[in-house]
Amino acid sequence: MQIQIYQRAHKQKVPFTPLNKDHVRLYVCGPTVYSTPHIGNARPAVVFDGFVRVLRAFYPKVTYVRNITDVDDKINTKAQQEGVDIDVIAERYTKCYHEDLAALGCLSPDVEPRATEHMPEMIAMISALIERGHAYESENHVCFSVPSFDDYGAVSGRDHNARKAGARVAVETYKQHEEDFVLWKPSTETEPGWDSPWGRGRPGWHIECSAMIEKHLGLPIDIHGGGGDLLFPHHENENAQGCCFREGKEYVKYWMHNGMVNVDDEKMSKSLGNILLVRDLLQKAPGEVVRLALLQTHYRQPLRWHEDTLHSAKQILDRAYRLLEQVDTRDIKEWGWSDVPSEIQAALCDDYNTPLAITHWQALCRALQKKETHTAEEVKALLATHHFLGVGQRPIRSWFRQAEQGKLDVESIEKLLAERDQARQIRDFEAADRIRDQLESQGILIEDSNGKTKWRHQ
RNA sequence: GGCUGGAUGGCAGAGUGGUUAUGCAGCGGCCUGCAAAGCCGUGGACGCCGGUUCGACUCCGGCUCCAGCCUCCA
Repeated sequence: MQIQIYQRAHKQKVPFTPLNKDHVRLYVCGPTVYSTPHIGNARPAVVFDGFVRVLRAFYPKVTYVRNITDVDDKINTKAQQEGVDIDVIAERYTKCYHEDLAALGCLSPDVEPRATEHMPEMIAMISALIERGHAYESENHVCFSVPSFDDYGAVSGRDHNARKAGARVAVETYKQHEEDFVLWKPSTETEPGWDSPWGRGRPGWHIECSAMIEKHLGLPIDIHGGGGDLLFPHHENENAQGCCFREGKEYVKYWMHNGMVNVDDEKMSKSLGNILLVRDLLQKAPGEVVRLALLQTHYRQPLRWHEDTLHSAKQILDRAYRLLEQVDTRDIKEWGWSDVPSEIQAALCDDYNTPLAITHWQALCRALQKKETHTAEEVKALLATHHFLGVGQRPIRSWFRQAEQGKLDVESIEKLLAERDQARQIRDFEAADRIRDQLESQGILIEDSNGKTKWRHQ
């Protein structure tokens, strides 16, 4: 089995061969912490969480770094509005981000560096770029010189003419070339700033990623991931400064970009009022449902979120948990990638084709559902698949009975069920059905099976 | 306007030059006091127009619509 990754630059899938097979290094662009995470923020986190699980199955050591951008003018604006320090804003939304991703079953990255904690590294990298003739100081700014890098445009597939035709913003006076981008910019007294050889200021957008990659992973790295909206200019610029810092050598071997999330075929935007916050979705469904909904679309495709999205994912997981209720997992202590059915392995390796993997997983569930007893191999196959998809991790009882959802307490429910049982015994089905309807109106569903009555939350 | 990507049945969504994707929803059946769950079966699709081909949803071209980006905005 060989992992394949789609490379936009080559417009095809290519085999993944790490720079060092003993240590795979991966960096993913994390959030700018100025607002509550929405489903678009969650998608790359879930996708790369899952993909890293697969990488770990193949390589002895994988280091996954995902940053927190806590220097940004949006944070500054928010802090000013509230009259607080930028740390307050950054801390608040970093906490939100962590909470929401944990609910989605995302494991923590190995390192989660913050821009504010890497000013010396950024300043050192900018200085090196100036020394090597790829950046210049001008009007208290430091700019990267795009003409100094021949391969500019290769990452996003935009040649000079394409970029020039698209440009529509007036060129600032401090730039030597219209495409040059800012590495360091001056701060006013009221803006957050750090001392530097070029005066008190703050970094431009792109430099933090390169500096933090160099520090925590060492350049070059195997995989750099992020949302498709970051392809240009962010990743193009990162690549330019990163390659030039390395004096022309490679910066990133494989780029991976996830598609955007659209709501009812429209982009999420504040003006449309259709921003789907992760925490709002978590009010409607367990985190694994949201996770599965995100993985049901291939990571590179745009994801169409709509009314039935959660319902559909919930049905699949309900089924999976019903199966888990029947499967005896007590004696199964260890399982791993080799226990994952080969067709699911193949799908996950084929440019992380989760929708196909999920289809095969459903087939596996159905096959096991039909059997009275299960072999150790079958149970391992199920548990291993669940781990790599990041589903089926909840205790079964809590899946079907969620305390926070209950309008009725357990005692009342069981009292009503006892009454219903009595009614059924004397064949007073009208009374029995009345109780069932009453429970259903409270979100309690019941199932009579094998002479017993089970109940669960909707 | 430019660049990039997308368009598959009611909905979501893989894949393929000729043969059932799959799930949700629907319909029929088994089971059940009735349901639910489970099982069995079933209808339904490849944006539009051309071209290549014995044959295209799949390859090529044009068009339409949608999305992302177009430099200090993540």
